Amino acid sequence: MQFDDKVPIYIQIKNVLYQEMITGQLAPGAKLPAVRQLAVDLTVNVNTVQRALGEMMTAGIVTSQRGKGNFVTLEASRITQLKEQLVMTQVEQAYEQLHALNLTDEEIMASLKQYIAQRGQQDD
Amino acid sequence: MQFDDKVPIYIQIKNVLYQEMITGQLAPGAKLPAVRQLAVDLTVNVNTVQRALGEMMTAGIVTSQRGKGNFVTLEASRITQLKEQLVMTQVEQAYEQLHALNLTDEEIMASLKQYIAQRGQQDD
DNA sequence: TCTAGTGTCTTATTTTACTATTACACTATA
DNA sequence: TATAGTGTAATAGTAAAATAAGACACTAGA
Repeated sequence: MQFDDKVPIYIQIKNVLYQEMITGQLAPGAKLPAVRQLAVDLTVNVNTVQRALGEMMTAGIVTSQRGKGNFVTLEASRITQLKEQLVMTQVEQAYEQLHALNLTDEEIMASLKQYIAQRGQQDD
Repeated sequence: MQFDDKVPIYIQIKNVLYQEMITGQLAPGAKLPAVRQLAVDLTVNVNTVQRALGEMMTAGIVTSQRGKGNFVTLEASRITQLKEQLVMTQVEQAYEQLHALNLTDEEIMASLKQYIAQRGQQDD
């Protein structure tokens, strides 16, 4: 996998795994790939994977069982909350950025609308 | 000024200055504050300011005159282009992120709409 | 009981961002 | 011609992120 070198890799790993949980590729209770396997898949060091997982554990999204593996929390509501939080953060960040570039609310809406329209003409 | 410690300071400095150019606080041809002054204002090292300015020069947005100062380009079209590029990048990034979180186009539009509505109830 | 698969931890090294400090080069002006 | 204000550059040091390699602890199954 390719990373944006402007943001720490462990953050990006966290985001990827969060996305997989939210889209259901990793359902509640599911076993994550082994840390060593994740490290290979992501072409990254085990310690870096561990760091990402550590933050996900602190957040209560992942639980760890020594000798068995790492698992997505069984509490589906946590995943729902996570999604809401990530969506909110992203919307807020984008809005404030565009607002700082002097775009009005209407212009911001229009920009998004236009992007979607353009994008719709192509593949997914 | 306070920085987000998850993204390099020189990047954030670049963004701040770009915003000021786009909003007109720094008009085409305007003289930027002296590098040492910027360093004080931003509570940051001169070298870090220099690094940000270096990238802006490479991008053709800022020109430097030794002994005189750093200046915003006189070509207003470059600023226009810069704005368009920054807006596009931000919209794209936000959309793709939300899309990756399984939101439909309609849900993405609705999220933004709702955020703006909520935000409108408060101050700027 | 042994072994493979798993998470966890430690130690050392490299790279990058940032800071600190100093020196140099150029410009304008008193 | 001094001097103050400016950009530029070099050197050194610190901290954080990431890598590399290995050791340890636990679990499940042959």
